[in-house]
Amino acid sequence: MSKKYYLTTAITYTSGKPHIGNTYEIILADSIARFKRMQGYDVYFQTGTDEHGEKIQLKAEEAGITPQEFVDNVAGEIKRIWDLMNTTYDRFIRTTDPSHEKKIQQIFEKLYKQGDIYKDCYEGLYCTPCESFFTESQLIDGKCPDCGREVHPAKEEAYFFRLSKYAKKLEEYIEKHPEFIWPPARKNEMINNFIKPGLQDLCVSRTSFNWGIPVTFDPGHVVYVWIDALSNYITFAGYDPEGNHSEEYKKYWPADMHLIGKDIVRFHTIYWPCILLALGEELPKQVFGHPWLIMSDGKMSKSKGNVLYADDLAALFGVDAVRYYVLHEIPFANDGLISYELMMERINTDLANILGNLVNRTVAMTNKYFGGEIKPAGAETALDADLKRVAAEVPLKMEAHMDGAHVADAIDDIFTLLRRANKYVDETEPWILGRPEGDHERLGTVLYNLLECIRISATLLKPFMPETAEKIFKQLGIADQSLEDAKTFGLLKSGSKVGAPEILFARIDIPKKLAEINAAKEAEKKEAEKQQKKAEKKEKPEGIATISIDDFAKVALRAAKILTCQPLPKSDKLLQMTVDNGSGAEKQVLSGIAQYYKPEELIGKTVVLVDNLAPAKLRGALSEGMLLAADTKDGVKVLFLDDSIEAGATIR
RNA sequence: CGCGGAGUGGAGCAGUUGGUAGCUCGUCGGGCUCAUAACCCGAAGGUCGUUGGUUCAAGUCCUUCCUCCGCAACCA
Repeated sequence: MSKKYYLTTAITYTSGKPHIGNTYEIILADSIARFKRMQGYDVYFQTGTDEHGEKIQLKAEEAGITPQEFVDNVAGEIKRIWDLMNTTYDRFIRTTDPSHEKKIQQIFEKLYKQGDIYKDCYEGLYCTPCESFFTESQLIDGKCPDCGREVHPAKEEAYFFRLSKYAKKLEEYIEKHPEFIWPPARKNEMINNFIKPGLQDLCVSRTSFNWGIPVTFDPGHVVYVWIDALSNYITFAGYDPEGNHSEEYKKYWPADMHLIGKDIVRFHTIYWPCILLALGEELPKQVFGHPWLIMSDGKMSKSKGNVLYADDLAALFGVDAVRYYVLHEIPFANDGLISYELMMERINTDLANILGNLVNRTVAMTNKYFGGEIKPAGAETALDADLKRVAAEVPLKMEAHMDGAHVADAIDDIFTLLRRANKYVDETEPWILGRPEGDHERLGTVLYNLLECIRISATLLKPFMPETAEKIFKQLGIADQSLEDAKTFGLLKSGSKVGAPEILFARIDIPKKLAEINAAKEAEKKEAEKQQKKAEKKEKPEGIATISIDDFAKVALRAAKILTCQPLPKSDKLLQMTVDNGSGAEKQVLSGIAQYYKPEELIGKTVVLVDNLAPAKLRGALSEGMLLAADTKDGVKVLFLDDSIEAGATIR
């Protein structure tokens, strides 16, 4: 019976459409899963979505639909993209699945009964207006860091999990299993930053929202993300809280690899193992916190408008090109860059030139000189021997890299062989051998060796570019190849025929394509603006309730002159200014406009001041009012008044 | 000193346990023509951020400082 391999990705939070960075993880996992299958493992590959939580509840309310409708939409979109990227997961799970929900409730009960979960009070200092708890250290001058008002000790009920009880066991496990936290650099970070200073018990329930799995014995509470989401790795594999585990679970658990983003290493290497220890289950063998994809102009964000989506990229360049790019461009432990330009460069040089052109020129020559027939390999020369040496080495190197999860390096190994083969073409000069007076037997040998290198490369490329590998096999006129086949030189049968040469990856005219992309983007942007304007027109009157003139009168708006202005120390966004509001005394006002205005641009200006706003402390400094400003698409613009208006004039 | 990461030829990166500084792209020159103006060869270009130290020997270990980037906090 073959060895098993259980691989998971993190489950994606269903708060919105996943961008290319999120999609990277499933592609990476898929390439590992495919390779493990080639190695002969019985692979179980699980992915899915995390669908509970306050954020989703809020988003659904905003959209005017139920949370369930909301997550159904998003989960559908996520699954669609995973499928589009040709990923071969065995099961796509959703945390709103009733069977999962039931098991989570049972797990929660079980841990409660055995004393690992206890009810306590979230004790802290409470600021009533802000509805928030703070710890002693968060307070500023003993007052609420948000609003500067008095706080008072208060309690809120919550359930806690005894992390502290398992800290020692966990530390031992981590020390004994150097491969558990991967890459290794993260290990020390976890131990020194979190375990050594002491683990605090983990709050595992919430009462502040209700889109979650209810705690059976205490209806006001829902199970918080830790137990709900992390447990997916066992609940869907057939774990039974009562002990009647499925055969599947007995076979596959513990997981061989949890593939996750580097941002959630802590949850997977501390919280999750402790939960498993409490349940008496084995711990996963490896948690691999992979790096991220970063836009070449900074982190992806909607406000920057630089978000890339996998489906858009696939439409532009093809699925395999996208897979290749993200897998290749992220080295083992460092973040990788992505942009349209970088991607096109990589497609041209690697996929079109080195890979595509090699296949094309070789198949074309076979057709041209031998009518497509593969000739037997004749006597071996020193050149042939060196080529074969590389062809024999590469599968082994590549396999070693894959075993250490060095996917980008594994791909590089394959390209080493492709480059070597291109060089071999130059060394052997088949076009001279092919002349009427040339050495046709030697030519047959050269082409045979080249076709073999291509066969081996294509086989090794299967985990990363499955469709491309298949296309190459078709051009070679052969069926699917195994990893063992890739390790054996000389499997092509002489006398068989290759297919017609076909372009695998067309070269991209980068400036032209870039112009097209930008034009499309512009059009899209305009369309989006139109839509938004329409939406705004409709929504604004509904969004904010009508108020009476009396309500408006409660706001004391006054003209004010800015006397001094400077950036607030230790703050990126705040400007600190004093203003004259006509009362004789100066007022200090903070405004979050440092990104848009220089202090000297504001001094002496006349502005609209909300004079009777309750004072608040921001970043340690007092603010006794607020300047009116407009949020525009180009940033924030302060409303400046005619300077002839005197300070203190009432505005109504 | 809030936490963390990074500073290596024009760009993007490798450099595992310290032992002559590499790769890909780009640039320049050359070769070739089977092929997707693709392929092959050669060249130029680096005080390995800074300071001091350990060592026979440091990009690699320790130390000083500088810079950049995430996260956190902050948009009244």
